[in-house]
Amino acid sequence: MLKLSTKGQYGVRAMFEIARGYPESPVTIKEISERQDVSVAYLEQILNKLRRAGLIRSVKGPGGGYLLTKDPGGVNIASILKELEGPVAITSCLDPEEGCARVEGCVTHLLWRSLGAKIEAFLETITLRDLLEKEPLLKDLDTDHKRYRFGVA
Amino acid sequence: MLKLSTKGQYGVRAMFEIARGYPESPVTIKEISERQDVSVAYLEQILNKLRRAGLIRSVKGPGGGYLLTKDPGGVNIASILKELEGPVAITSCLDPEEGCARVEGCVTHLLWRSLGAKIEAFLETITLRDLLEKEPLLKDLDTDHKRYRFGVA
DNA sequence: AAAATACCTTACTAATTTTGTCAAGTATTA
DNA sequence: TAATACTTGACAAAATTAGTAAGGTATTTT
Repeated sequence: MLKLSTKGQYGVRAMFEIARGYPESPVTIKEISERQDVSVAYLEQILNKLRRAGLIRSVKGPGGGYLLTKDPGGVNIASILKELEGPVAITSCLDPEEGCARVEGCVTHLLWRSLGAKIEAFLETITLRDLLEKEPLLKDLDTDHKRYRFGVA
Repeated sequence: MLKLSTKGQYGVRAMFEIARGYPESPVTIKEISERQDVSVAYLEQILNKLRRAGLIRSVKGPGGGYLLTKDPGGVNIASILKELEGPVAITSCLDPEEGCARVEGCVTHLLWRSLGAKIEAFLETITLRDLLEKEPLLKDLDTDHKRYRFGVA
């Protein structure tokens, strides 16, 4: 239920790798590919979208790669996913581009709308910096997720 | 991003119709089909799953139809969706049946896990009774969604 | 200059999932 | 026994996802 596509998942992981190079070291597609285990060709598609959206910029030629355009703390997860997968729209009738013929009589409309808003709000609170800060802790990770800021509790 | 399949959507709407008949009037598939604009054949699939899960029971023969097995206030949206679409699993590596090879090194694992938990918790708080109570208000609905309990605000 | 590095773009396609339909039942009641 | 209504499993069209492939452009180092 409510699965995120690999494009979105890989996009976030790629942004994490690029964030590690902030502010000075461009990260190449090849490095991202190796570290995150995603093909170069697929990453090209994904990074292109993110670049056109202004989230990253590229440096060509030897020594080049990708760089964040702003501080990792200023890039939230929702903004990454929106570029790759469009707006959060639990149902297609909530997609701004589609619309719904039966809004008025639909008892579930508000429910989905509300859920979508909650998801979006949550993803907007998490930034790449959170992921960067969390990385060192991952080595100790076992079943106690609660101590993390976005743990389950 | 994060779209719910029609099966889940129709399922909730079908359960709403069945809830309207609680506790005594069986609601036929045909009635649900007409009111919610979903084919009888497709509804059969959906209601079968919900019946096997024990959320509804059926009465055969003339005058028959479907009935809720418990009070509308005791049936939450998460329980309906889980039967139709499996557990909330933002990524396939979080699906209990699939698993993930790189959990330990994955910075995003906790993020998706946490988001899934939040979605689930929210859907568990909304019951069919909430939908039933909301229905009369729908006639006045226009842009002011905020007054509803699960409005956006 | 030219070779190497690395990004850029479009087109295409195989696999999967979704969204249903269809046909042939079984059970119950009037 | 006829009508109503649920039950089940197989199947298939359509849409989406998840990539691959091929060729191009820009920049830097030697």
